Amino acid sequence: MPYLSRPEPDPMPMDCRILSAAIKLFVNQGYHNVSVHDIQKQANVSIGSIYKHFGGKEGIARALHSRLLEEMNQMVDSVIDQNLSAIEQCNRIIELLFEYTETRTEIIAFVLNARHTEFITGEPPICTAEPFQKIRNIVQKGMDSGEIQTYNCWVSASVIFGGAFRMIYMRLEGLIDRPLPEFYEEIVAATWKTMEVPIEPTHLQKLASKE
Amino acid sequence: MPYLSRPEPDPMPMDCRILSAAIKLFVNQGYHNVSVHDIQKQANVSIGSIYKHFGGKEGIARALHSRLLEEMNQMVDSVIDQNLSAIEQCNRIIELLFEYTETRTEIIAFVLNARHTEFITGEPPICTAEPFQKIRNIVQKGMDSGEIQTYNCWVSASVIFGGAFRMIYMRLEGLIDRPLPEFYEEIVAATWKTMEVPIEPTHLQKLASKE
DNA sequence: GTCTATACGCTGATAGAC
DNA sequence: GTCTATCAGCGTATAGAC
Repeated sequence: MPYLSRPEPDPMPMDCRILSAAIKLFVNQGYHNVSVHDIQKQANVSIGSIYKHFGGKEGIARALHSRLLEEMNQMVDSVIDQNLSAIEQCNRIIELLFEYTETRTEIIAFVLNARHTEFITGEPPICTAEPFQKIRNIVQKGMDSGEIQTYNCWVSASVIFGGAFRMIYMRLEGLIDRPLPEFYEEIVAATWKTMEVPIEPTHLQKLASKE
Repeated sequence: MPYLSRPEPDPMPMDCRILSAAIKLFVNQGYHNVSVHDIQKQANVSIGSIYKHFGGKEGIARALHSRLLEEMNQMVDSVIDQNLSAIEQCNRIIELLFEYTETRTEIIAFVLNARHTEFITGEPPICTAEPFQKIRNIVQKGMDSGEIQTYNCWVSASVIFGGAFRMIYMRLEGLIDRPLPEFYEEIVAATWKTMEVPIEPTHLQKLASKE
């Protein structure tokens, strides 16, 4: 019965199958709670193939890390290439990150939410990676050109992107139960405009200010 | 030689010695890269004592988790108990978090930066814990009273605290090389006031607005 | 209560057939 | 290139002396 016994042909090449199985497990259970055997079972390949292709578990993590960072890098580049103001670039990146969080959850979870330095030896913090530097660079240019209020670069970048990152984190944790893109307009408004309700100047203050 | 051979008396009780050794190791190397033997050596106690007191490695993590959350809870309460406006309460919490990041680094690193759900079985995300709920509550009250611009609660809380959390993260990763309290004034200003430089109305716009 | 020595399962990794 | 069978070491946990 060659027909019945033939396993369903898998369209994905082996290395992709391994990687997509691995990222799923890593994101759901955490890197350290996943064994090579788990990946092997999930990907329907043998242990030997895993070691042949990636040299081991950490090798898989490395491959994922570099591929996903590269993907994120291209995303940032695609925004930079458009003719947008600094603020528009920041907002577009936030918009894309929110979309990715819904449609490509595992990428976002692995890139933004995992502690790579704890399992990839010699890996610097993710924030030192190219796409993150480029983002800070966008902010810096915006300040230089007078489009964005001038603060310390870390402060500005943190305030501009911190809210979005925090929402992504809470969405990934399941605390926010609606898709993030629904909040895009609000978070952009809240980030750039004042969060504080301006105090309506009293009659007295108006008089005083005229002096 | 009873005098010489007597080990230096350790002032800390055993359970504290274990916990402070454990948190140091967990924060520096990551929970999964620390073995019970490591903790035992660092704390100068025997394995038996560790299992007697905490029942194992996860027990230590549990104890740390609850004690440190309780400490954070008290910190938030101390702010709430003062007679401050909602905005002042938020700022005071940020100020204290920045101070803690320098003086009690391990607490902040363990509470804010570790992925507890990956190693404490059945533990909900840290954001569902009491102190974090209280913080969101402060924000909600500020919006209800008209002190803070009204947005979705998640959006507001994320924008108000996201910048500070992000700076804490980058400070812990070693990217920011100056103590966070130096940035307190700036981050509060950037968070609450507008980040965008208002466009100076042109003569034409002024005329148009008068119609 | 504290310690040491020991057991045992799991995991990452390899060897070698096909 | 892919697979199975097997290994060696580590890390958790326990038993039992003191």
